[in-house]
Amino acid sequence: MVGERPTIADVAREAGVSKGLVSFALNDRPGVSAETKTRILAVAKDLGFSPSLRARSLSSDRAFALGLVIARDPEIISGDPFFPAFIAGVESALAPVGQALVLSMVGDEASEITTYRQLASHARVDGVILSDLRRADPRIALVQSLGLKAVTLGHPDIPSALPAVSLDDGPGIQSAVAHLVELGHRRIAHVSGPSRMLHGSRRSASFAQALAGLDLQPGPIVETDYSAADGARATRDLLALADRPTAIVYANDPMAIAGLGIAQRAGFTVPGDLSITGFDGSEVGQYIHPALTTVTTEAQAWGRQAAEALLRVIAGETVDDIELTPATLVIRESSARPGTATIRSAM
Amino acid sequence: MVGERPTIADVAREAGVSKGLVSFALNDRPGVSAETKTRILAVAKDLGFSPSLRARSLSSDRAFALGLVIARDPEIISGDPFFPAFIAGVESALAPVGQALVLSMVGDEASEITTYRQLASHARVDGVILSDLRRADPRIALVQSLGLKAVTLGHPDIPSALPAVSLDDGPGIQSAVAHLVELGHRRIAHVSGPSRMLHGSRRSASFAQALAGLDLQPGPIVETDYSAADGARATRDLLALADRPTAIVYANDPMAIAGLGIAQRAGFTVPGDLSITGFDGSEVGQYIHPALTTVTTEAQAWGRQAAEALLRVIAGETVDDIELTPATLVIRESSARPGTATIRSAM
DNA sequence: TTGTACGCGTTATCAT
DNA sequence: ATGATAACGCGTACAA
Repeated sequence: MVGERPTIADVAREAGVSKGLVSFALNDRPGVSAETKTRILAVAKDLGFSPSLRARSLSSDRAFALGLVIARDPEIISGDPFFPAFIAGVESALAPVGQALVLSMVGDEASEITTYRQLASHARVDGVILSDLRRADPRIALVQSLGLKAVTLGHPDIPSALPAVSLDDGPGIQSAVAHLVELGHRRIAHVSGPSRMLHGSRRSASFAQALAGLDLQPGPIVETDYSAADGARATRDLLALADRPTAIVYANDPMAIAGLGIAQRAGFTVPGDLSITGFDGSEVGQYIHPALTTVTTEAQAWGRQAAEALLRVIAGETVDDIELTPATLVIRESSARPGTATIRSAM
Repeated sequence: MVGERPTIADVAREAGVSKGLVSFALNDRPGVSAETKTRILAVAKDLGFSPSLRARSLSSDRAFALGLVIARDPEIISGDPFFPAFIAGVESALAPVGQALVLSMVGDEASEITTYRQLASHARVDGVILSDLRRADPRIALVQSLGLKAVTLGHPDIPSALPAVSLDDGPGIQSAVAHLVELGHRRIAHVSGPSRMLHGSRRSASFAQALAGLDLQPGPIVETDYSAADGARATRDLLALADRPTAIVYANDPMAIAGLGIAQRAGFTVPGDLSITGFDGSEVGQYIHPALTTVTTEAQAWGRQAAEALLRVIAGETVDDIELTPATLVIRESSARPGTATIRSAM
């Protein structure tokens, strides 16, 4: 090995000072004369010195890394556009400050707990981003007890001392419902995510509220696990109803796209016989026929903000809850007046 | 702070032996009498001792983590089912052995290089998995020069000392072509990935080869960046051709689904007027109408094998190239004899 | 089996 | 106010 990397001792020797002083100079701490500091910095730069992350980790008891544990079936995550964009956002906040993201994907909730314990006991990360909040989410107490700093994505339904970085789904769902009602729909159904997940139950609640606010009967709500398979099943069930809905609000895009397929397969036209709306704005939604009316969220911004908030928490700052721009409706072709002939636009 | 975690010194004192011996006992190394070893292990367990990852990192100069750098537009990754499944596979190999995955997502190739340099200079990971291999991929030399252990996903097109963990796309593409030809198609086009990416150019090559092998004219190949948007554009272009193809083989599912939408929008029926096949087997492909004929790859197994191979490389073992089960065709509804009436199966 | 130096930065304590 | 010294964190490795 040729390139022995220089240590702080090398810098100290070369600059004719002590290790401690070099450390002080490098970390902008008082007690170093301007002149000496300049010299130390010059030598450090000259030698190409960069502190060993490992030594720094050991002595300062920090990992310089954040954790994200995704506890979902990979099959379901695969169809969902949320996490890649979210992670890209996290990355954009971490890269500039030399921090890293440790990602775990686990299938069940038991190994989820284990994973957090491992991250904490190995001190692999300084904090975690809690995504996919659940009802009375046990992770909130868990991370506290493990001494892990954390932020939550969205507001928990239980008291929490953790800063929440939230993006309100409500307005998006409500505009979708309002849009459909405006078009003349009266029997509107919702294919929701799992009710144990807060975004699942909150989107349902927003849906019900929106209908109630417009003095309409609550439409049927079918719960799913967010998978396309479950979205397909829910759609089949809804279309088999005696008073089948004329519109369905889906809790994510993969289910909406699957639902579209099921409806077409069953001989219904979309949006003629059935209007549908998605959630989360996948790219492919723009190109299917009819193009999917959906609700978009800024997942990337969410990731960046969550990571930045967590970094501040780790730095010891007090961080307030953060509210991002709410989800907004994007109207495309899959929603229309009930009974409209199928559109067939030119290419 | 109440729970001061026990150190190896605590265990040593309690067991009445030296630190060194405890280390030996814990790591199953010779030189410890069976009796003493049992006692040491008992004490360690009793005290709830687990070695500090940081101290181990510093003294043994290992990170106990693997890196994966994804250099693609998050928008494109979002639609692609590959990475989530792949990462889940990686995770399944790492979790049992206490290793972690450090994930980076970068937008451009410049920051990609920077990222590898950072990972190496901070010694953040012990090795990296090189995915999305490109023509004359500079990362192969880069990781060598940085002293990073690595495995490649697929065989590079340049000499490489790195073990390759490969899943052959060829048979999948070839069966797709053979399937279409068998159905009677003669003008078959390919919407490919970027030619600078090896899987992009290899799928194209397999496509061309398959046609040649069946004594057919090479069909048009339109190159894309794998995005649904580009898949849509390519489809529009192909359908506008004077001798438009009767079948299109897409290099991934999002493009195939977008292509389906574009074709339908332009008034073509699928598979009546146009047959299409996808690649990578997204879940939603089963539920669209018509259900997507596609080529599936076992991304999760790939992730597990790649991670395991890399761990062995890091452990100093000699690792041979690994070939996984090749991609296979799954025939569904989007492919049929040219000129067939659109299917409309019952629900 | 033991003792101890070592890896490398951080920080508390001292000296000037 | 500047700077030096040394202890510290915690395993690992090697000489004894």
